[in-house]
Amino acid sequence: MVEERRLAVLRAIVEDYVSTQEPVGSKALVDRHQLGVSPATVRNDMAALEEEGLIAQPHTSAGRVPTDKGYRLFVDRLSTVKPLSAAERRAITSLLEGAVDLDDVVQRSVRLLAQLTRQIAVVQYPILARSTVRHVELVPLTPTRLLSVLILSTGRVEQRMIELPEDLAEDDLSRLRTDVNRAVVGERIADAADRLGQITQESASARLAATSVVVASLIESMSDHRSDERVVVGGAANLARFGEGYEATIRPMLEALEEHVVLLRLLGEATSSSTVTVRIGREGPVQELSGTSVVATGYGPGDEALATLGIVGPTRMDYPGSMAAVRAVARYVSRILEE
Amino acid sequence: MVEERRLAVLRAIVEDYVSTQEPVGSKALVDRHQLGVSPATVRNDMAALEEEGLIAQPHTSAGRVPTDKGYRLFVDRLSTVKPLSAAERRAITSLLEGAVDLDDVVQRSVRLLAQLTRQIAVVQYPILARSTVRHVELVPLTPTRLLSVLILSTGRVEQRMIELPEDLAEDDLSRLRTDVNRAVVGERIADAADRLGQITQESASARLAATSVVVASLIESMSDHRSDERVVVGGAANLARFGEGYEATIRPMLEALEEHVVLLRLLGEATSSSTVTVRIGREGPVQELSGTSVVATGYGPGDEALATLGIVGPTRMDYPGSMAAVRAVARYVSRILEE
DNA sequence: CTCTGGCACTCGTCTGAGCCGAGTGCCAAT
DNA sequence: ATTGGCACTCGGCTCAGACGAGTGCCAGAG
Repeated sequence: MVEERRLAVLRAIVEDYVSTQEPVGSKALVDRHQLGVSPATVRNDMAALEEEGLIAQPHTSAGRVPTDKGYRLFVDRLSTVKPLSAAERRAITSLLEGAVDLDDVVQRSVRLLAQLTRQIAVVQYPILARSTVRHVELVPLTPTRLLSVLILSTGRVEQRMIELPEDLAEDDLSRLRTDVNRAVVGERIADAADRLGQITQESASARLAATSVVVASLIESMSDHRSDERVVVGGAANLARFGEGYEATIRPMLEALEEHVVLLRLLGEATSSSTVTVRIGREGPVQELSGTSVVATGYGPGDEALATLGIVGPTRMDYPGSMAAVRAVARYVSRILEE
Repeated sequence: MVEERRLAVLRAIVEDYVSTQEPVGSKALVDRHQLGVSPATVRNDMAALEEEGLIAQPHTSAGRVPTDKGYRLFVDRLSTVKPLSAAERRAITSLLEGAVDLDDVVQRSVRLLAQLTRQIAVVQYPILARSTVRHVELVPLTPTRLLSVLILSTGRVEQRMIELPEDLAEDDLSRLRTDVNRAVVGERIADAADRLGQITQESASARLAATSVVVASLIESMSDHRSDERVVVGGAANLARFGEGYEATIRPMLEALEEHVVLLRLLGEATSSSTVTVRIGREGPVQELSGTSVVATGYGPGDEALATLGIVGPTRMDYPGSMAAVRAVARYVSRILEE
């Protein structure tokens, strides 16, 4: 009974603090929420909540502010799922439907997320290793130089320049092209690399010195984890909206946004696409960003997570709203990728 | 004589203000520079400079600060070219030499510029319209869906998804592929679009309903100016280094950095690759960014400017240094693109 | 045992006065 | 044209005091 009301008080504190950005006092609380008790009672509850480390006061004569632990509890047990408004749903579908290629999908998703949550949005490109090969194209640029184009099931395209040790006739090239495609089309990247290895021994084009160079280059671009780290950021301007007390965060945040490796650590491992992960304040991996939270989820066709996407904002954020937006965008993107 | 000393005073003021970030007074000036005159004299000169609108005082009892007009004069007539240090030259060559493809070149240039100038760096991708077509590839994904891949002479690759109105057999597809390539390979983009138009009437694959859809899509992606607007930004974290008085600039700056269109307007039209353009404060096109300057130049093989690259920073920046860095990077990038 | 009204207390913020000092402008002298 | 001297201005800092939001605690009622 009492315990229940205390949690209601915590919820009210979180909600008020998120919307006003100011420490909330007992008086304001009973005014704005129908708690059915007096300020004094609320004060007692607050004292108890503070005892448990769920809220804190910035200074003695100020109202209370949720702690990381308080937000944690709120997110885990108190927040009710907030359905997106019709307008928001419409915005999602209409914006994502116009996408013409993978780059565009990613681009638009980022914008969308930033717009919906008014936070900083981060979207990772589908991970290379989990895609299958759709097609390999070899384009002669000069007699001794090729451009290899690797097209994946996700629509992702990897290109690479190849220097040949010798001239390569059109005939030989097309034979090589056929061999390569026969070997890898439809395979998962990891398997494809193995398959390619066999070409150098078996196939018709094997005699060519050029073959091994081309194959080596393809294998390299398949196992190139540099490109796995591709992420796109949007809504950085929302950083300026973080509000007071976040001046010191701007610098490290901007730095993190430029360092894709850091950003990926921040997003966290892609989990199944059906769960939304929330990391609050110090739970995150970056010291300097202790005042920020991350809401992220995996996405991809089926339940398998091809990559991660999410938002970053001040711990004092609208968690239910952000979680709903992140989940919704992830679903739509996944659906689009399925096609 | 007198006029000459006044300009020396202006130069001294600009240099001191840039390095200390604080209004500079007459006393400090004679201490730090060998002007050979007394503070009182300098004060008279300052009064004259202020009369001409070259410097101003933030408030009555403060030192002087250069105005936009003052910086302008400094840049045009007073700044001596500052050669890059050996270490900087080395940094440029070593960093840019490792680049593997166009994306990588652009990426690395941005980083480099940001690092060298400690400002925000912006690099535009080579403009589509000025490149020639190297190859067009059509990859079937499903019976009614194609991926078109357009490979340009600059190494740039444009992809696009195409929905077909009807199934397309492998035979028809390869005929179409051949026709398209025969028509456009080697052509400049603008001409290529025209050539494609003829296919629908003349070529062997013309009967197919799919042909017109594919051709239309290709033409669209060739004349798609959306992709001309591709720019990459780096060193956004340097925004936090702008210092006091720039808090209000952070927001509009971040917004501009996300809006590629705005960014391009900011950079300005690509001029010949041999001149470095400087736009100071209100000379720029964006109202909100009145406190910032842009140092930019064109780049590309030969003297023809394929695109623009440059840096954005507070008006109170090290112009000679920035100009040197921008010029140097542009030269190296141009050289790399020539290959 | 829970809730409530009352009350003293704390402490951060806001305001205004006063001081300090950097820097100026002007003037008379060289 | 240059210089030293001097009065003046004005922003920034510090300090004290008033204000008020919000608390903690307590005694009394249900």
